Amino acid sequence: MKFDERHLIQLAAVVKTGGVTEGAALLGLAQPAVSRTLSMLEKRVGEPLFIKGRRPLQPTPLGLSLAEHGLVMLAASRKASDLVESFRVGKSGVVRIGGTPFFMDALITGLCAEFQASHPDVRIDQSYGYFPDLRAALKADQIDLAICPIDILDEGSGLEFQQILPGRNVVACRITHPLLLKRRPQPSHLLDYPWIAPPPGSPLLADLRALLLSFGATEIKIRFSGGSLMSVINYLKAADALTIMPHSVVFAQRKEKTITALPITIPHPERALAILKRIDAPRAPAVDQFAEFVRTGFQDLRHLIKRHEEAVIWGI
Amino acid sequence: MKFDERHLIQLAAVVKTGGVTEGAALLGLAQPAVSRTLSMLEKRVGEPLFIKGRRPLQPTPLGLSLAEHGLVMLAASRKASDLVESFRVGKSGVVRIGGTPFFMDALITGLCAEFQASHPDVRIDQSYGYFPDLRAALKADQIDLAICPIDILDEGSGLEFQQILPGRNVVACRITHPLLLKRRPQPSHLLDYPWIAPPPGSPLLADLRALLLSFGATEIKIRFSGGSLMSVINYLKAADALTIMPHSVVFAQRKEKTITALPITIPHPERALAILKRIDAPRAPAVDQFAEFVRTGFQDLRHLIKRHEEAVIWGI
DNA sequence: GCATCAGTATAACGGATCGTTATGAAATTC
DNA sequence: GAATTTCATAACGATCCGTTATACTGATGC
Repeated sequence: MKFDERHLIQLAAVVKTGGVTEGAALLGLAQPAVSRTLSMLEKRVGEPLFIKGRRPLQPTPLGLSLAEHGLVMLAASRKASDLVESFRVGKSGVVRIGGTPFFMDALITGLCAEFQASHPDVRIDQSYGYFPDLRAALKADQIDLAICPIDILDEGSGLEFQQILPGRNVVACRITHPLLLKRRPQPSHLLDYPWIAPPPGSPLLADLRALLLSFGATEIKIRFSGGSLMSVINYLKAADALTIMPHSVVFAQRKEKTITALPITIPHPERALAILKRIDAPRAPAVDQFAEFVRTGFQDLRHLIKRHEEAVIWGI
Repeated sequence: MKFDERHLIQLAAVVKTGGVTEGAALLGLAQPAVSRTLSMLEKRVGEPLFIKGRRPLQPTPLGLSLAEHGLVMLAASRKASDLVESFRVGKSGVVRIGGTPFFMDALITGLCAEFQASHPDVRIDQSYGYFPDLRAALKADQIDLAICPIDILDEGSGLEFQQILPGRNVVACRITHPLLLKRRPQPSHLLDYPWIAPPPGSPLLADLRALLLSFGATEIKIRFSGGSLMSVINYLKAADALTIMPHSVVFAQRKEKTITALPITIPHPERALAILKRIDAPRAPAVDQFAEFVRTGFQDLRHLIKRHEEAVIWGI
């Protein structure tokens, strides 16, 4: 005995509503269609599903049991419909994001939580990487979005990128660092303190080298390297060390009052923090929703960040 | 977005098996049918359900979620099919039985438990009544089976009845009753003890009257009446009272060693304990299964009951 | 890199059945 | 018992389903 699932759903609707007419209405069908289905079901099952001649239509125990299974299907069908609807408007689905570790930890993960306040059924899978890996991951459809600093002149060959922040770097230290006492710390002073090197592969590492070259320095004291953002911050908290960081990361930590930036301008490449998407492949609506959320989130922050930068670096 | 439930089931089958061909096979369909369904689904949903160009067919998150709902439906459909199968062979369903209180309590309820050892999914609804009520309940389709004593000449007008036991009555008392010490208690002795009257409406009550008439007695000491079987037995356990009971009820209590029957033959009508069914209306297979179980159950007991009767009443 | 192969998409077709409107029958309600 | 509601049946057009046959595409082998 194999059923057409729709028949069981119709049965369920009739049992639930207590009438053929109402059951049909519940499903948006005409009454004769449902009536015929019921007749057919009873014939096929070979057992009565309803007690005949009672107007508040009453199912037999078998009819009731079958209707329960029909209800399960009806519920599942409804859920499936809802799922598609919510997926279409970006209210459900999966967003796979990848980004550089510091940015993700400092700025993006918190945004994820905020995003899910309005999109609770969207799952976010986060992973880490630097630009080359991220680009490859995008093209291999392993992630939907990459959030990382890219050189502005870099061409994305099939990748769309939206700039969300200028990619300015600063020298970070703890707020009790002695260099902060000087009005105008000189680059040469930077060589007096131990340094934390950004993770290998990080653009920050290249930036650090450029920084050194701009001083004419050939060597600094690297005391620690390879840690995550939290590692670095905890190290900075405990020593008068220095490191190079995107300003926005320092900005994100401003409330903690543990680290800040030295009022020194350092060279920075023409780079911007951007969201990268594949331009060709179809993206789940939730992905676009999330990207838009991040973009506007940073837009709202932009002047705050700028003022913070001016205040910290320029002492305005 | 409304789905044809079968489409979601086909999707589920494909996701589950990892291939269109295998999914189709799982459902007993040809591959093109399922393939077309998937194309159609993707077009209707407007989002990809599978990652293109991967041979171990891999669903997108949306496809996977939809497939989960499809699996629910598939499971419900399978369960519904199983339900009908088990119903057809009497392995599931509801059996509504009605009967005289003493018989039900003493003999039938225990059989119900035994029956359900082999038919765990059959529910049994028991109710009490005497022949006129039971016949009415049968005809009104409130019960499926009635188990009660009926006069053999009674004609069941649309009711089929199967005799399961001779309807012999005995005088019951506790096993320490003084009358049991006499080899041949005389009817007149019965008047010396207090009596428990069977419930009003019970055929036993009529039998008790007939018994009195046969003694020429006009009055006995009725001390208690209206109780259930357990009431009566507990009363008997606590006093040297007497009552009239079907022998089979005493038989059923033999293991308890609390009550027995006096070795006195008393008049009994041409009556038998029988199972009554409506002959016209369709019965659920489980009903027939149960009726047959009861019938053969008593058939197996028949000679045991007969020997018990002879031993107790005739002292053989 | 090309050939082979398994699995998938597409096409065409016959038929089942679905949903509709129209109408009759049955039961409930007043 | 008449009116009304609800259910069953009939007829019909159209959709969609499942089938076979066939072309296509990605995987696998050397």
